[in-house]
Amino acid sequence: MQSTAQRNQHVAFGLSNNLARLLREFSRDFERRIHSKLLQRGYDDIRPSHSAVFANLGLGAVRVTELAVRAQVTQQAMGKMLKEIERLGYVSRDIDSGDKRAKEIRLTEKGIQLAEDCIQITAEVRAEYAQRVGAAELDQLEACLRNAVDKLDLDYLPESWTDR
Amino acid sequence: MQSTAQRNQHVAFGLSNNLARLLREFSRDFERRIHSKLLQRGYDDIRPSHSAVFANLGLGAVRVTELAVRAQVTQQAMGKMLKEIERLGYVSRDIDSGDKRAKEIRLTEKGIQLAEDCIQITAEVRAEYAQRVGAAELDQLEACLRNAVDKLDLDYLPESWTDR
DNA sequence: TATTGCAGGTGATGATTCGGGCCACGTTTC
DNA sequence: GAAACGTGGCCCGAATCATCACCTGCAATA
Repeated sequence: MQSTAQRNQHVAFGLSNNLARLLREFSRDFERRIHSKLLQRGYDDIRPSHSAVFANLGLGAVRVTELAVRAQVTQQAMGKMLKEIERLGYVSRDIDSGDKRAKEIRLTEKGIQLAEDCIQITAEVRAEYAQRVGAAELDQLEACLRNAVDKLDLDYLPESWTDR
Repeated sequence: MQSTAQRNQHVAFGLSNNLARLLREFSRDFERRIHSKLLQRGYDDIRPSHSAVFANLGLGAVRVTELAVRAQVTQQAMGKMLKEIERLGYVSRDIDSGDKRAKEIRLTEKGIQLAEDCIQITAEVRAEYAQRVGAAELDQLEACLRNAVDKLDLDYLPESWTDR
């Protein structure tokens, strides 16, 4: 058994073992598991950062700038990543018929397949968590989290997006 | 009001608007706020990644390897960062008297001051959240999260650390 | 009315910074 | 010697900034 004084010797400071760290560790673990399962399914060309695209792209057409806003990266970074993902065959970048400056980013068939696998995989990971912490507890956690995030004005909530 | 079909056009896939994303967005927002407040207090030489050190270092002496484990990076990466943070004056790196291979990483006075500011800042950020989502709700969220994380065997929990 | 001419949006490119991993190496300990 | 600790060098991925080119819509003007 440790005394309080001893404990203070160890983890004394604000950045450890609190809300921030819990969020961070859980989030990182989630990402690791998803990436690992993608590898298992043969997606060895997908890197974790690519979720910035696939998490923000549905079946409609979206522009580079819009994707960048959703993923909270610069338009340049998103453009570069999209170019690579196009090369890998997961998205197409066609010139927008209405506005020739812009490009329509769409999932290809291969991309849709990947997205569907992502759905399954996230469900699997969630099930792994549910097994450990209990389904009810996990549901409660997600409810708490959604409630909190809804009340913060984080301005990149999926509900507000409109594709074409 | 949107139809289900329309909704599916937008955010159809697994990586969006679920537990993973909620954790991620909340965590990122937390980090942004902390870094911003550090800047306000004049710590313009501290970058977000440095939390890997300050979140895992108390008042005791710790080795590079141990810090690397706690922060989940390689000891090379940690060593590089510690060298920089030493140059900035926040930690000292003295040769361990007992084992001449190893180095004792300690917070300097300046480092302790920073750590104390970190405590205040994280409290401030938490208060900002509490104001938006309600103190009770935030407490409940943290409790849910801690309960979940405790039950996962994430093997980098502060409780198990022992400094000297 | 028809034309011209910008302002501002959209995207590509290059240079740079930063974080971090891997390999190899020297040193110390056991 | 073998294993542990830390360092140096090299490379890659990610992300930014600054800049350039281009398209479009709109307004001022001849």
